[in-house]
Amino acid sequence: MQYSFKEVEKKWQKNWQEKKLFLAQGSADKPKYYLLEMFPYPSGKIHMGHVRNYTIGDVAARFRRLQGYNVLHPMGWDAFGQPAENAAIKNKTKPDLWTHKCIEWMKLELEKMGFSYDWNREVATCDSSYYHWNQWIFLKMFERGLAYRKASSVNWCPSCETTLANEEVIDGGCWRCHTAVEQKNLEQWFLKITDYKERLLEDLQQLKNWPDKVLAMQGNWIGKSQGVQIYFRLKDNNKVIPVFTTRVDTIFGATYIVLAPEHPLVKEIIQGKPQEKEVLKFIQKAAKEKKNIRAASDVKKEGVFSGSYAINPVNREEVPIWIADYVLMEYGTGAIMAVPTHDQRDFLFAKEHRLAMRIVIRSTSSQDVEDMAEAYEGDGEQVNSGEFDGLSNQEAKIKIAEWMEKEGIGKIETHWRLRDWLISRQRYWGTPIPIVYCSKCGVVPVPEQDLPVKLPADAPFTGEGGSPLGKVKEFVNASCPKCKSVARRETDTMATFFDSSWYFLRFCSPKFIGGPFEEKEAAYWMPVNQYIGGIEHAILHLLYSRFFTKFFQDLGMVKFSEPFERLLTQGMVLKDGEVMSKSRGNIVDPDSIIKDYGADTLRLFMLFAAPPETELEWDSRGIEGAFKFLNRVWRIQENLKEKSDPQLVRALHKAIKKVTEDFTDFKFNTAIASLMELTNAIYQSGADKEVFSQLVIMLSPIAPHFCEELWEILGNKESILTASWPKFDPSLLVEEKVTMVIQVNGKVRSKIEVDQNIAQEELRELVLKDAKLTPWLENKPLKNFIVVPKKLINIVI
RNA sequence: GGGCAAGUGGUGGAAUGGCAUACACGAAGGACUUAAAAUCCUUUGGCCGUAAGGUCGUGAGGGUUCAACUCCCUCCUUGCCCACCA
Repeated sequence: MQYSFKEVEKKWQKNWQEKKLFLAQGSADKPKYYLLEMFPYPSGKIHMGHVRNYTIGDVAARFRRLQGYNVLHPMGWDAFGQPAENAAIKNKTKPDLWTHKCIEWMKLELEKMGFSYDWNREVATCDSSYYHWNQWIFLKMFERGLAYRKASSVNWCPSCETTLANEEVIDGGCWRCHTAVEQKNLEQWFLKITDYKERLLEDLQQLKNWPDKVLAMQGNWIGKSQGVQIYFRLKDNNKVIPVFTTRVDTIFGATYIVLAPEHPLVKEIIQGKPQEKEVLKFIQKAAKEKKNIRAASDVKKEGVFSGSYAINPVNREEVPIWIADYVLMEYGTGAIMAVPTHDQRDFLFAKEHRLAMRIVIRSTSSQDVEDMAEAYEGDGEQVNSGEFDGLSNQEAKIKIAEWMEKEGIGKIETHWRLRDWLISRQRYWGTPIPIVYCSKCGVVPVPEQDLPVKLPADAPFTGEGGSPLGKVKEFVNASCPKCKSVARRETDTMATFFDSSWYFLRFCSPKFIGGPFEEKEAAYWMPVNQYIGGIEHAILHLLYSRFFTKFFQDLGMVKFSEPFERLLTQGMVLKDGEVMSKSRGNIVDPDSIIKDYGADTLRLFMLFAAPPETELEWDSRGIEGAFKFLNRVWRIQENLKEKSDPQLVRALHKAIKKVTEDFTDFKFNTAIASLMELTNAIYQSGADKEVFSQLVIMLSPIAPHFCEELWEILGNKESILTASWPKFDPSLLVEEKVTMVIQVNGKVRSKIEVDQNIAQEELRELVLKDAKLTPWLENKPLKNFIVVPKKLINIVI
């Protein structure tokens, strides 16, 4: 009999659903385990990346259930976002209808994979019962001054009169009409994540079970740097230009300074100078450029001389002030001191514009400015640095900083790379920001009891003429909550990262109406024991989630400071060495694999082909292999013996040990390998029902439908989900005889089987008598005799 | 430019100081079959050898060690993430 996956998978999916076997409930007598995979954007179709992510999670969830944990394994939808709006424009539908349709389809696809979710806890961020609490959280942040308004630029298409996301700007033009994109300044909402920078950095140390890679990326993103703020005075008047540097040891080599084109002092210093016109033209040009074009490394560094000079405070030297687009107003003070000899960007710029250079740190290579091919950014001895000559630059860094602070020409400072988080989006399909603008009272928050501010169901979608929300009169026109006079409602919505920054808490009590989550439930389930998702979220999503958690901690709503105890970032799915993607046209549709081989085969292949963290190369022949293995296991049931050989029982216990360890560490590929070995052993000697049952239980997290069916065939009345994870008997793993390898000078020359507790002396005698060794040992003095118990002997001659 | 990974048979990968290539794919041969598929069994890193066996071999080079895929140093290549971040 062949294993007919179609009927079997359908049968058990129905059965699990009817018996509600995946619902999580609080329980006093079992330890809890909260397992979470990053929830998807409901595009309507799952791809192999989803399949991999959710298979890894599902196996872990099923494994923990069998081990006796009380498991929470929820799923939901990150449902707001631009694609729904674009679909509405294109297909003349509504984002709401489109999104819910997609959710429906996608849920069916997830169910076809046999994932063990507690669907009673399903949430969709686009439902007002969810985004209500986005608005509530926003108000709490507003109350505490953590949400504020400030002007910031957006990509703007003047023809469509709409804002554009970075990815909608193609070669500087609008993706729809190709009109040149402009930068437009708008008042927008920010969250003051920078208030949490120290804690966000410090608490990274708690995250012992996060990949080092992610910790490093978060650390770099927060970007703490110690340096000195240096005051350069203008030569013409006494105005000060502060610059920040982490390399104060190079200050004596600062031969010019550079201001960002947007720097507030630019207009003043060029006034009346012959260069004025040229500079103004340059500023206009720079303003049109997108920031990330300006940031591209292959673009030539452009700049103009301002006509003014500043004084280098350490040596009273006059240095020219330049304006250049490679300095950004958003970073540091919007001005830099340039040290061409010891900073590569400055070096290139100085060469291009023939600016002065001076070496202040001696390197082993070039002593002469003329023959420098590139900047020297390494360590060395100070030269041309006044009283600091002769010191190592690392020492000088400290001494110079202290001296400058004493002289009042600099200040030791800590700078951070982290910026506040811009959450305003000029879009319809997102959470409305609960704010009203009153002509008398100004910015007024919507009172808590008036939440949620609901998205109007009918809004016009044309893709032109500004935000659709702004065109719905009933929405925009509001009365001021304070004075009841005519007011205008905020029409910006929140970035969707806001929604996903706390959904893991919502899953603890998804239907709670008294707040974002029930504190008692969160206290029981949180923190998430294991979080699983793609590396692309290593920075933003994880950082924001950590920020929100700390905010809830400050509100006294949770007692912990980090949301995710362990993190696993799964690798990408490749085909022919390239990431599977629509644009490359190398997609393999999970649905077609389910149709041809079944979900269990797909799950098995995904886990066997590579360890979870590494890239996975899609191989259709590998799918065949996985399918063959399941059928091989299937056939065992047709030929069960009365009693297994003791040899096989030992093999079983060895497998139990290995598989348990590997499942715990997410090493599914080697776990499967040992299940295959056990299967091969069963083919050699035949197995009884007892041994086979244990194999089926161990395989069931990976191939759940398949194992349920076998479990039933084996005569069990209850679902395999109620079974217990097998335990191994350590006494069966102890071997009396061990095979030891004998090496001569590190090369294997022979093997010997001995009693595992053999005495050193006896072993030595036995080994030296070994005839195979005589050609190697003859007439050579024995220098050393190394024994690694139960493993190996190395004879050194 | 910065950060982080990774580099092992024809292929995916295993071994993280102690027998390199577990497990699988592919390939070759055999059994069953009228035949094919499926299945089962055997072989399968290179070179020399009929064989026993020898020898080389984990991106390159050096080092530590009785012993290195594994640890250290230098370099090369690829991938991912971030980036004129001062």
